[in-house]
Amino acid sequence: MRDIEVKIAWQGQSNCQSCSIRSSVLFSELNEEDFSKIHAPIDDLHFESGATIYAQGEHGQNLYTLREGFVKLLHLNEDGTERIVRLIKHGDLFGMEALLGSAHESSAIALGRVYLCRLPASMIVTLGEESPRLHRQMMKKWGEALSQSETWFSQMNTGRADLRIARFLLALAKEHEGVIKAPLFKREDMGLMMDIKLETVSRSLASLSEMNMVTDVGRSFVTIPDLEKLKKFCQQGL
Amino acid sequence: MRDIEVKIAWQGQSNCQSCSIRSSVLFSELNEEDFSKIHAPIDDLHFESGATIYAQGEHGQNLYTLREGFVKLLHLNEDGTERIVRLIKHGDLFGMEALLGSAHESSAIALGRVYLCRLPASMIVTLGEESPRLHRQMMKKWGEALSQSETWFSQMNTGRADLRIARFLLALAKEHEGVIKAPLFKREDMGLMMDIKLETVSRSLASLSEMNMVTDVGRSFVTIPDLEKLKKFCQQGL
DNA sequence: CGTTGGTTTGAAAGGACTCAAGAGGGGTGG
DNA sequence: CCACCCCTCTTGAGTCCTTTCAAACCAACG
Repeated sequence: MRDIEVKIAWQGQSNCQSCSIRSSVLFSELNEEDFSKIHAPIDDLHFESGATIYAQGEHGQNLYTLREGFVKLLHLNEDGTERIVRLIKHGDLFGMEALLGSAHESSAIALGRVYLCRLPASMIVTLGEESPRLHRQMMKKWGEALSQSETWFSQMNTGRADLRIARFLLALAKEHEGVIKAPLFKREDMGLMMDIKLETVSRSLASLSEMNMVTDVGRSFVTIPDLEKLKKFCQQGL
Repeated sequence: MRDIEVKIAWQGQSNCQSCSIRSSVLFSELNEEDFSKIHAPIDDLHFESGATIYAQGEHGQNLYTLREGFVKLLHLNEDGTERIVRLIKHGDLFGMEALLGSAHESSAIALGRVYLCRLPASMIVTLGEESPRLHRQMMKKWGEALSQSETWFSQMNTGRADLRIARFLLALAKEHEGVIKAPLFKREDMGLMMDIKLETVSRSLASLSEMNMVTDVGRSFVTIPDLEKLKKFCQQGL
């Protein structure tokens, strides 16, 4: 119990109308009238690295919008093996099983420090039935989740290990202070995303680095000197 | 063009209220009032093996409910590699990207002879905004699709090849005339589902057969003499 | 300065892939 | 009705890649 308390912190209640990432999230299309229907509290939360936001098998009452950081959805199979089935990024909605009243299919765990909004499922359900705008928006979010999951799966689980890593870096690359960087996670987590062992992740990164596809391989970042070169590598696998 | 004509056949218009699989599909919760709102035609179609129901990149106007057979969702990556991202089964709804007006993320291709219903997306959208029952039902279908995709992915893409095949068989096993059988597909397709080469699929099936996990390995079916034994094998990987 | 958790690296073993040849089955045309 | 062809599936041998097990390394932290 104490463990949870240190890992989660309440940041206050959200004011969605003035939210900085509103344009990319669930409420982007809502108008004043719709907002007036929101009575349940939307909480603004903060989790430490490694904290469990919800666990597989739980019947959650909430869904979540990620404001900052990364979250992994970890699925435990019956035979004891684990896989990361989706990587939640800034602006993504997750935990949508709560809308259906069904148990969570996977555990949501913070990768690094994480800030998110917690929305009561009941509110979203009723609002969705009353507001065509939110209805549309929810369809869209479901669709995005599905498409992300399938593209992710299709890209990160095909071919040789170094190609998987390269595609992974490409998918997550972002310009940051003039240089293009991609985030890295614990090698074990990266392995769980692509179904390779952590040693292989490490070796693949080393070999990409030798080929000058990436530089400054660190614990949580790499820089990509030439994005086009990396793209070509992904496609041709030279 | 002629190629398409022989592979697709119109079976007439559907009467959803008396549909034999209505309980498992999109309209299961609708009442008389909702049905009265359905004006657009729902067609009953038939595709031959290998026919493309829709292609990746197309902006479809319809979604589909599978009545009989299997459909593969084949995703072509930018680098030319392909993966089967989902296997559509009896009662499943697919092609939901049409609801969002976005392009199909993958091609839908008939695996064997297939019977399905074609629903105009526009109808579902308006109906969904008017009927809370259909709204709920659609959420549920999206959720099912996502959960299927993720479980599928997590199960069929982890561990040794023979274990993947075993899990695959387990997931598709059904009692048929007293014996438990599982459908098989072309070895290449099975390979695309689990990211293994077709030769490896063949070898794995042979090795499962040697261990008496399965018998009568044929082109399109295997029989499973002892379901519990197969389950144990999946979990322990002895 | 030793401990701890995570990362890298090495060597050997095992699994999957490639290429290639052969076998089976269904359909077609003589 | 049979011979033939084509497509698919199986099987074999060698190579390449990934895993496994182990040890060394590194940075953060008390």
